[in-house]
Amino acid sequence: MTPAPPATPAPTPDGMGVQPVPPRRLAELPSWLLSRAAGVGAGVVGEALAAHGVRRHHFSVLHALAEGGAVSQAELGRRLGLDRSDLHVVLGELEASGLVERSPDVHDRRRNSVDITEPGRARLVELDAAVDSAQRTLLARLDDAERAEFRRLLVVLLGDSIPAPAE
Amino acid sequence: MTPAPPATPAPTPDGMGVQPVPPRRLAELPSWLLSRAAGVGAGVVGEALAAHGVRRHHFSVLHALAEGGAVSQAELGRRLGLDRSDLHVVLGELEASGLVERSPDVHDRRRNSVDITEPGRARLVELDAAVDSAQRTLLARLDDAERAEFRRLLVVLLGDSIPAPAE
DNA sequence: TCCTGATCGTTGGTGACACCAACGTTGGTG
DNA sequence: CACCAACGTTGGTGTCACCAACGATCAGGA
Repeated sequence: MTPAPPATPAPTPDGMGVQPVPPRRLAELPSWLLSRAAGVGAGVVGEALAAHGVRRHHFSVLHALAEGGAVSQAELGRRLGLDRSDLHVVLGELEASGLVERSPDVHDRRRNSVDITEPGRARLVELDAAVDSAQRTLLARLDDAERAEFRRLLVVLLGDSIPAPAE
Repeated sequence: MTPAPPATPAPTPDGMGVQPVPPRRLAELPSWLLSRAAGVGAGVVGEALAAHGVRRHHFSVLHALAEGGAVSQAELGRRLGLDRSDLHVVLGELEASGLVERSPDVHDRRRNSVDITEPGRARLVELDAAVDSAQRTLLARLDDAERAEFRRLLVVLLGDSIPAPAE
C-alpha cells in the first residue's frame, strides 16, 4: 500500500497556511495518537482544575481518600501509581490548603495516616463537576456508543498495568 | 448517577497485597485512562528508541523530514506540533549525530533548511522496526478489529487538533 | 535478645516534554 | 524608509515520572 508518493514535489512555499500536516507515519501510530489525545485531555482537565487551584494529582489524591478512607502515604501512592516522593509534595500542598490531614498512625509509627477533610470533600464536589465538564469537552467528537467503546478499549489495553506501569 | 458507595468499610490492613486498586471514579475517567495508556505507550516506545540512542522527538523529526523533504525549522515545528525552542535543541542533537543537516536557506536568510542525511535514513529504518515492535507490545491486548477501531476513535477524538492542540 | 531486612516518610536530584518571553536578524509592505 | 511579521536562538517555568539515599520504625529469625 501507499506506493510512497515521491515526496511532495510541490513547491510548498513552506510558510503558507494549508494548515500543518503531520507525517503520515506518525498520524497512524497508535502511540503517537495516544500521546496527542492524552495531551489534549491533560490540557482541558488541567485547565478545569487549575480554575479551582489544584492540579491533577491533587484531584486523584482527594478521590482516593474520599473513596477509600484514611490510608498511609505509601499505600496511597500504590493505589494511584504515584511515587512516594511526588506524593509527599502533593500531600504537603493539600495539607497546607486544609483539604487533607496527616496524622501519625498509632499502630505503626513509621506511617502517616492521611485523610480528606470536610473542606476537602466540599472542594471535591466542585472539582468533580469541572472534571466532568472537561470530559465532555474531550469526548465532544464521539457519540455515546463511541465513548463507551473508547473507554472499554482503554481498559482492555491497560489490562493489569493499572495503576502502576512500573513493575 | 453513582449513589456513592459509602466508602469501603472493609478494614483493608493497608499494607497488604490485594494489588493496588485505583479509585473507581478515576478508573472511569476517560482522561485518566488516556493519560495512563499514553504513559505506557511513551514508556515502551521511549525504551525502544532509547536502545537506538534517540528520543521520541528525534523520531518524529526524522520522519517528518523523510516524508516531507527539506523544510525550515519553524515549518517543522508546525507540522509536528513542537515549539521552536524545543525543536532547536532536538535538531542540534540530531545534527551532532549526523542524522540531519542544517543549511541556510538561500531564498530566505532567516530560515534554516533542515534535511535528513543518508545516515539519518538508515537510522530511521532501524527506528521504524523498533517502534513497530513497541506498538505491538502496546496493543497486545487488543485484537485486530479492536486496534483499528481504537485508532479510528483516537483520530475522531483528536479531530482537527492534530498536531497542535495550542491554537 | 540482638541482628537483619523491609517499609515508612522525607529530601534531593534527573530527565522528558510542553509552553512562554525576549532578543537580534531578515523579509515583505505600506 | 518605517513598520510589522516571521525566523532561529537563548533562557526560563511548570508538570509529571522516576530514582537514590537517609534516619526511623517494624517484623522475623538466629
